[in-house]
Amino acid sequence: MARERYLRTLRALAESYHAFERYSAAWVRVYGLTPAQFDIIATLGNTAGMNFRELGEKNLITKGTLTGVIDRLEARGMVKRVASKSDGRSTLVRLTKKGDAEFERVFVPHIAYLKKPFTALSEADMNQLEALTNKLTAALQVPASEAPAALGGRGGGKRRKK
Amino acid sequence: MARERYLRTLRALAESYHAFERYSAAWVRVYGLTPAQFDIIATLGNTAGMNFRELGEKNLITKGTLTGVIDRLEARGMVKRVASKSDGRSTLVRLTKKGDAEFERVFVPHIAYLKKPFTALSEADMNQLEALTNKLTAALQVPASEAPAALGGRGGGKRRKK
DNA sequence: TTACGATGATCCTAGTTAGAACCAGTCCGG
DNA sequence: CCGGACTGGTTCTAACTAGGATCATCGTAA
Repeated sequence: MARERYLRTLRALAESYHAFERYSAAWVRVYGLTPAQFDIIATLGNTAGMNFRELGEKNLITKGTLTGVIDRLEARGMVKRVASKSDGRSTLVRLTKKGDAEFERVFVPHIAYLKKPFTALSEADMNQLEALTNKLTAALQVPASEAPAALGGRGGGKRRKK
Repeated sequence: MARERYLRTLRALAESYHAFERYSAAWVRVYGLTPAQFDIIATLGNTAGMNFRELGEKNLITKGTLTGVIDRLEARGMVKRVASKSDGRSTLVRLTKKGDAEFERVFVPHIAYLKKPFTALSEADMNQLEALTNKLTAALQVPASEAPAALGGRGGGKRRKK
């Protein structure tokens, strides 16, 4: 077991992230939603809808995953797909009336619930934490030259023979 | 969209975590392993083996998930299950010879690869980041009283009627 | 010793996840 | 206006994921 200094930091980072997911997911599930579904509804609330690309970026999930999540939300009548008028490739996702009601029912109390643990952090703490994680995030952006073959460009990467 | 202060911090935290996963996974995949499999092998390297509970805690994954991951590693001849002598319920997971070779092949270079982005952080930065994430993690430990029914105790939570 | 609660692992289900191949629509240079 | 590169979404596959039910074993207290 390499006693690298950074492993401890990494561990702490991962733990806090997992703890948060757990904390949030427990209640989200009580609402009858999965975490991914909740995130989508939360993102779409009070908007005129947005396309898959945007939705994926805001929720940090890839388009392939997103299709399935939206499928299930659509099947439950929470969202609907609307063809974009300006771009024939693009599909907008919008909350339905039911989805909006769900947003109202679930979003506000959950945001308040999530806020609680963060009160353990002062304003300065939050600024620090943001600055540090952002610094790390920046350092983790792989230059295409150093990346394994599949990475580097966005949008599906290498196109193999055949 | 509630303009809560903490959401920005949360976003930064999530982004850094995702960026790290992405950064690491890209290379792990090149080794022919999944991230979960890599983590297990890394954890077992240079140990006499450990049981599922321990392995799950160190890797932040639940037992149900772990069974499957170990199944696949075992099928590939990387690890083996050994019944614990001291506890009839417990199973130890150990690296096989092949698994150990894989550990040597993969672990050291990957640790070095992961280290790179962290050099963007100073020693003080890392201390800060640890302190802050640990503080947050602590705040996220749900007291059983406030948790939704399913949580509070570890070990699978509520046991429903029937 | 026996009953009972706790613990270790498995199995099952439903869902999320990423990546790669694919297809259709868009954009741009010639 | 045509061809090729790019972009948006879907589909497919393999794997991970958590949680709950189940089963066997363990530890302990009566």
